Amino acid sequence: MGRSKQPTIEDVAAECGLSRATVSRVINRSGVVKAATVDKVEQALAKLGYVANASARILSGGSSMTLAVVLPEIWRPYYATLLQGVEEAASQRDYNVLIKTINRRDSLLNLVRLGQIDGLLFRNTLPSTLDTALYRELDRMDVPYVQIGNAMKRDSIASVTIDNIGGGRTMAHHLVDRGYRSVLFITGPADNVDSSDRIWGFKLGWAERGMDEAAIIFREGDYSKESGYGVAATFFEQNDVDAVFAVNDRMALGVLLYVKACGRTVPQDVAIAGFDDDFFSEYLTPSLTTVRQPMYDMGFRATNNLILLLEGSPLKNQHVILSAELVAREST
Amino acid sequence: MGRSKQPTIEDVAAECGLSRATVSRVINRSGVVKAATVDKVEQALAKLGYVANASARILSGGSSMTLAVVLPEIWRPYYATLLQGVEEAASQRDYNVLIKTINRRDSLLNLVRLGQIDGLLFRNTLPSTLDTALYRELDRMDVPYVQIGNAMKRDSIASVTIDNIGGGRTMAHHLVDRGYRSVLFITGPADNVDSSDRIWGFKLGWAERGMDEAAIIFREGDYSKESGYGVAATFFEQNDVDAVFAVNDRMALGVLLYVKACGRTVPQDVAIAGFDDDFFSEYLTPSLTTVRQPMYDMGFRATNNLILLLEGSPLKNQHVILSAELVAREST
DNA sequence: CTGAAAGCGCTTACAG
DNA sequence: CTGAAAGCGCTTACAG
Repeated sequence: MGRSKQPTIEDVAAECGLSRATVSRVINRSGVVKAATVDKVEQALAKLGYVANASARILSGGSSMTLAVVLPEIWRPYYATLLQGVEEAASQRDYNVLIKTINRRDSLLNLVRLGQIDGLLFRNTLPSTLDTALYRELDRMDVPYVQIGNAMKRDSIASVTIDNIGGGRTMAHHLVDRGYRSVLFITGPADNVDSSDRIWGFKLGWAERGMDEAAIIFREGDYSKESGYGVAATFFEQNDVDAVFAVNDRMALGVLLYVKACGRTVPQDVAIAGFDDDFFSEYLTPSLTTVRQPMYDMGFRATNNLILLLEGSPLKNQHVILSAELVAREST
Repeated sequence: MGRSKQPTIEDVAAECGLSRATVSRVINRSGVVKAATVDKVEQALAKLGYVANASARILSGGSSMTLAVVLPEIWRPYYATLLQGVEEAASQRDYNVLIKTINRRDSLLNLVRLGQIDGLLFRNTLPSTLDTALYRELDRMDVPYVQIGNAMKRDSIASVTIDNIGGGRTMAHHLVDRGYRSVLFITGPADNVDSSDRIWGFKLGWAERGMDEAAIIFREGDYSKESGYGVAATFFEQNDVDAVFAVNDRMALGVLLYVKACGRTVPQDVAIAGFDDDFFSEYLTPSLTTVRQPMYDMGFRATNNLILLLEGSPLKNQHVILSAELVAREST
């Protein structure tokens, strides 16, 4: 059962009485081949169950049919879901996917240099100088890549992001509509694009409902649960507010923990909302109102776009913006 | 800055006045080479910053330096954390990692056949006939692999599992010690090894505390939240019990949801415990008592063992069993 | 539109 | 202990 050797391009050529060169051309749709010949080759290909030897192909300058995804880390559901989208989009088009965490930049570059990788998907965290150096290097090597989230909005780079502005705006509407008139807004680090877009959208939505911007009090966090807790602790010591909106769910969780520890009830005493629809958000008591990020779709779309890029198709949507949906739950 | 071409083995040979064959031997520690020669080659290697071209190496029968991890899915924190362990262990030894979800078996087999992959890591779900067919195929191709969890305990296959028996046993002790005398035990599917080991351990621990096995009532679930909810709903309609122990946290969550919906309080009216220490477990109200699975360590250890296998080192711990720790929280 | 041939960068018998 | 040479399976100018 099952032949012991994989057929090579030589076998296929013999099968249909043509040369390796011609077979190679039809496999790669390169050069011009007579239609009748294409048919003949395709039949032989199917009959033998030919699968190209990736190493040989790469070595002679062909495509590796593998993509690399670069992530800050893997274990967070946020990234894992994204990865799942990437994996499925890649599989559908017969691409393999290699994972790299961001700190392995040197090995990444080597992979590209040696043609082991056709293209890259990036989910960067914070815009660091390291990142821009890496991008410059990649540009120089002329390898296609797509950014996921946090795009730099350069025309030369394709990206897939969520509509952070729209998400912030919807949240503002929601809070006003539920009757909250003052809010503590916990941001991410000052230079973070996601965070500043959400701030921007929130202010917009708040103004659209005829509210005064002075009723929004901004404090900075670092996306961690601990920072949410800390900011809340310092803030509520001296001040009070109708609602808290944290720019991600982990910080919102920190706030919730603090508020409950004080014996106050949510949302009666203070409402709390987050952003991301993190894995735990639905199961908190009270369940957390948030904005859902379509991570799977982002991974899927980004991968599809990368493949289009690789295949030389003109990319219509260089910058894709996926809408973020409000998920209203018990905490507001 | 940075030479434009990667140095080849030819360059290294030229640099130290030796042949490609000799350089190759020292790189791969194969064959016998004079110590002085080794030194010379290693200096040239370092000086030029040589990195082997993986494709060329694979094509000529060498190692690909890449490992594949096969998972049922990626997005669950459980698998994602495991993956993180795999990635880090692999990186440390300069291996790349390729992800495959279980349903891509054909492409997986091709990868192996073409030498694209040196070894495999498996986290299988349920023992299906498909799986055993796959294993047979792999054995025939003589490619090393390590199983994670759910081991088949064949001597020929290396594995890393957690101590399911110990985990079940500790949980029994815990429940008895907290004063619970009767328990609804929600199992996984009947043929699931993890589940049956936990049952076994629980019975053992229960007996060790002098309790009667008749006070344990078994019901079968399928690991989903919904099945936990459903089993609880049917059970509590007619019966009652001091505590519920579900064989994973998702089912325990389902039970919690049902019990809360009935207006009963946990743990005063019924105690609830799970297994896994899933991502959400800590944040539930009440927080869930459970047994923690060291997923990261499992991935890390399994990968290390696979690499040992690949390098021909005799594997001392063919079957590694990692201990599972009780995490006592508010729900018991 | 098709084929013969060189070449990609390694590894590994085979000699010596 | 070391080197010359063949070969892995492709792709791609170069001819025709």
